[in-house]
Amino acid sequence: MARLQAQTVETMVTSYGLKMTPQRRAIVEFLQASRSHPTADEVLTAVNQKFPMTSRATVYNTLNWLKGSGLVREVFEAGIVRYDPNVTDHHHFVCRRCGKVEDIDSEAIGALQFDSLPGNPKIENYQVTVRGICGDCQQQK
Amino acid sequence: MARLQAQTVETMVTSYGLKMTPQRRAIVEFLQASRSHPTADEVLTAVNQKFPMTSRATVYNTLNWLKGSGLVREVFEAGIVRYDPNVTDHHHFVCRRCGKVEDIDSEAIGALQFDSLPGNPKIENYQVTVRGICGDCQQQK
DNA sequence: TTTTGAATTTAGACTCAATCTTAAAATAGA
DNA sequence: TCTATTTTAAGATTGAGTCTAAATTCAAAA
Repeated sequence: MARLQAQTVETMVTSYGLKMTPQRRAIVEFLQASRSHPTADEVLTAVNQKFPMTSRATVYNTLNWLKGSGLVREVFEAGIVRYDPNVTDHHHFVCRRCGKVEDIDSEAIGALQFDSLPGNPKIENYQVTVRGICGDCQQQK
Repeated sequence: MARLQAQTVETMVTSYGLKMTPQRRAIVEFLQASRSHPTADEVLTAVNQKFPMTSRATVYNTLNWLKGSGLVREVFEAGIVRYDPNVTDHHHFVCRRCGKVEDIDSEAIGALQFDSLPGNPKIENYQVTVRGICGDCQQQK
């Protein structure tokens, strides 16, 4: 599963005429290592472990740039905005009880058939959000 | 396509021990008539045409109650929260250029096959978000 | 119809995520 | 190393959404 790559970011940053900084590197590394879907605040807290003075603005600037470049995805569930460093085509499962968001490989759901959508739009991609109760919550009853 | 019904709301409101008020009625009627996906602010503005003093709190209280009762759905796209009075199982198309959100009947997309999802969750429902360029935006180039 | 108590409304204060501003600091290239 | 440019930090600002308290409205019962 192709996730956010530090190398990709370094290359893109310079090709966009931007500069690579320790803060950006720390943000990217944290996202890259993350197996969950952190919020902006969780990113800020984590990055401040390494760079105690990193400001909120820097985190948001970087996240927004990564988002605009398609290197992370924004996930909104239950009023909370999260960031998903998984760049591969994939879907999400959301637990109605604990709110957890988990990735679903695109192979786990067969390719969708679109007959003809109203207004004949040009389809670029699609994303499935599956809702229910996760395994953990089922056992805790 | 089954949309939010004023009658349903009147019945539910009383069965929940709640009271039906002109403000709630106006909010429901606006949503019911709406063919798009209005924001909370658009609802507030519209309802104030009829009841000039309707407060933001009332609109949010009502929207949250409708949402909790499954009578409207919350749609988040491009940082904007919208409300969808369409209660039927259906999907969404989002235009990457103009941001418009359009309904897609569930029949337009065949039923999905879920082999086995990680963690064996209990699946309750799923929703597809299709992204691309809408017909209008394709012509305007 | 009137009374009565609970639910609801309003207006504005409040909260919190996210953005903006500006001076100071850091970066990449020459 | 030097310099122009970008980026950063800190705090101010914005704006969506929630909360509060006092006044009002609803509907069930008398």
